[in-house]
Amino acid sequence: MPELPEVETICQALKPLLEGQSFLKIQANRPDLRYPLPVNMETVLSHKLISLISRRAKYLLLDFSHGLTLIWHLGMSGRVIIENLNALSLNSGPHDHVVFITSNNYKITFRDPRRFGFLLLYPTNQLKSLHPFKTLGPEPLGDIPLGVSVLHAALKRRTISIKNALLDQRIIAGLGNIYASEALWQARLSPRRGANTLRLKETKILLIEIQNVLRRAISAGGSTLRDYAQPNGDTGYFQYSFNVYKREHLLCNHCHFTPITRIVQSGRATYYCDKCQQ
DNA sequence: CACAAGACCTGTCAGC
DNA sequence: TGCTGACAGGTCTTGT
Ligand SMILES: [Zn+2]
Repeated sequence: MPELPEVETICQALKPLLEGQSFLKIQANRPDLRYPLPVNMETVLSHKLISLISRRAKYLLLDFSHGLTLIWHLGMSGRVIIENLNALSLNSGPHDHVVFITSNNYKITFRDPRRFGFLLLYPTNQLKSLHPFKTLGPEPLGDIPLGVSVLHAALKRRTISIKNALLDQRIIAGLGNIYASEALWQARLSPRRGANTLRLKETKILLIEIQNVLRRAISAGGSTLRDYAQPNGDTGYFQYSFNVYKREHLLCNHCHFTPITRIVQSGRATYYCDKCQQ
C-alpha cells in the first residue's frame, strides 16, 4: 500500500499530535502481524515521552526520549487512523491490531487486513546499523540532496530493468509500484530498459521526475486505491493525477493516441506508453 | 553475489 | 447466489 508519499502524509499528521506527548495505553489485539509485536511493548513504551516522529523510506519512526525507536511499517494494506478519544471509540474493528491512546486524548489505530505491516522496537542509536536501515538507499527528498552521480553509479552496477531498480530500496528509498511507473512516464523512459543502459542525462531527468512526482503526491495527500486513507479519514487525491498506473488501454496523456500498456516485471504490474517511453 | 519467483495474508471483483 | 481465479501501495526468503 503506502509508498513514500502516503507514509510522509501520515508522518506529517502524527508529528504535531505526538511529539511531546506519550502513550497512556497500548492495546494489542493480537500477538503479531508480519512479525511478533515488540515484547512488553506497553510496559516499555507507555508514559514515555515521544521526542520525534520521522520517516525513513516507507518506515515511520517514533523516537522515545529514553532511547528507543518504534519502527512502524504499513505493509500493503496498513492504515493509521486518528480519532478523538471518546466513550464510543473504544471498540476495534476486525483488523484493528494495535490501538494507542495518547496523553492528549487521541486514539490512534493501526489497521492492517493483510498483516504485512509490522512494529519493531530498536535502540535509537543502533538503528542505522541494523537491517534494513543498514542497506537502505538515499532519500529522494532528503535534506542532503540526492546527487545524480550517486544514482547513476548505483544504476550502472545493475543489469535489472530500470523499473525493478526503482523498486529496490537499496538503490533509492521510498518508491513503490505506483510512483516507479509514474516517474518513468514523466521521464519518458521505458520501464524495460536495463538500469545500466541509462545515460547520465537520462538519469538526471529521471531523478528530477521522481522528485517531482513524489512532491506532487505528498501535496495531494497520497493516492487512494483501496485501503489507504489519510489519518483523518480523507482519501488521498493523487490517484486522479495518474498518467499510467491502473490506466491500461486508456490513451496516453502525452501522445494522445497510444493505449497504455500493462506488463509484468518480477511479478508486479508495470504501466507505460510504448511510444513515448524509450 | 545478482536476479526472478515464491511466500506471506485477506479482501474484492469479474466471470461463470 | 455461490464458487473460482486473478489481483492488490511491500519485502523477506528461496532457488537457480
Ligand atoms: Zn504516449
